Amino acid sequence: MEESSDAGLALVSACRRLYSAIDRLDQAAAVKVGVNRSDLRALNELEHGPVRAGHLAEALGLTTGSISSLLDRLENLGLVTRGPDPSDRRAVLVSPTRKLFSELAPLYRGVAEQLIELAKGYGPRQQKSALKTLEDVVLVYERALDS
Amino acid sequence: MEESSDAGLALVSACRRLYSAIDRLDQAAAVKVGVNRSDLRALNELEHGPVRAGHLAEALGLTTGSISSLLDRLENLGLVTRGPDPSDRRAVLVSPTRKLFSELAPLYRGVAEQLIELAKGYGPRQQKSALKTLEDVVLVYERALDS
DNA sequence: GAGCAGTGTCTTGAACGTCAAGGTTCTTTC
DNA sequence: GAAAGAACCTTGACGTTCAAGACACTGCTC
Repeated sequence: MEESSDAGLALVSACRRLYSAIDRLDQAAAVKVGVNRSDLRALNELEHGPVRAGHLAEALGLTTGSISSLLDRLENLGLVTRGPDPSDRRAVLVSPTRKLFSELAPLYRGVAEQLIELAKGYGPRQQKSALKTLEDVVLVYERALDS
Repeated sequence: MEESSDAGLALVSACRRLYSAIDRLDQAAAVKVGVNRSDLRALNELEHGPVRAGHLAEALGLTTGSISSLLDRLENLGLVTRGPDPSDRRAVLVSPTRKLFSELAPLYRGVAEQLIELAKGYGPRQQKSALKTLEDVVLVYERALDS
């Protein structure tokens, strides 16, 4: 029993370290492209393609007015573009630019490559188990948000 | 090889989710005690006991002047106390109060307990492997900061 | 005593967010 | 199919917050 408790606390500690490391990486990324952390969160939302301005407001927990000036900042930096949403002409579709990817990718690619290397070193069975571990942990944290 | 790459990317994704979940948890914690995220970072530095004001300035990347007003805010909320440092009478030692722990602990305790439960369900060998996985991942992220 | 390090106070400027008003566009209702 | 209402975004005024910078004070070290 004692060991389980220790292992659990070790998990907590490791998660915190991971959080801190990712946080510092994001901080470095924000400095690199010259934006604040809120803006970077918005940029992260664009990872998989265009998104509506309203969606950003909801995702970041800001008012639409805030998002407007946020988008002004990002657009001035050439990191995003605003365009019409074909499916709703009231809406604004925010798209990432090549510049965004070319500036941010190098910072994150290293990590991704190293994690792929890590996975390679694990072998099939351990890969599955490693992934399961992480997902279990994520679920614990996500469930904690509900209560 | 393809699987390794997929597994690696899955790791990236899981880490991001973990980061996001912890981030939201911290956000909830900050709201709960009525401080902003910078202040919460300072509070986290106090987790293991008293700390010098100068250390906070360094850890948070702020000037000592900024730390002064930050400490004013936290002291007014009753979350920290300022006291003399026995080993250096120039220095100010910042200590967490009981109120800090009593307000913050409930939010984080749930997660800790659940992770301990998770570890229990794993069994000794899998515990070790799970922990190793997390630490490997942490190392990847931490090393990415150097480059 | 001189120089240095740690901290606090005050001022200043800028950044960020909320709020309220207003212009378009979509949707619902009659 | 026209009008009312809702949804989406922008804009500008406003307030708050935050951190930098200059300066003063205290105590350490030599």
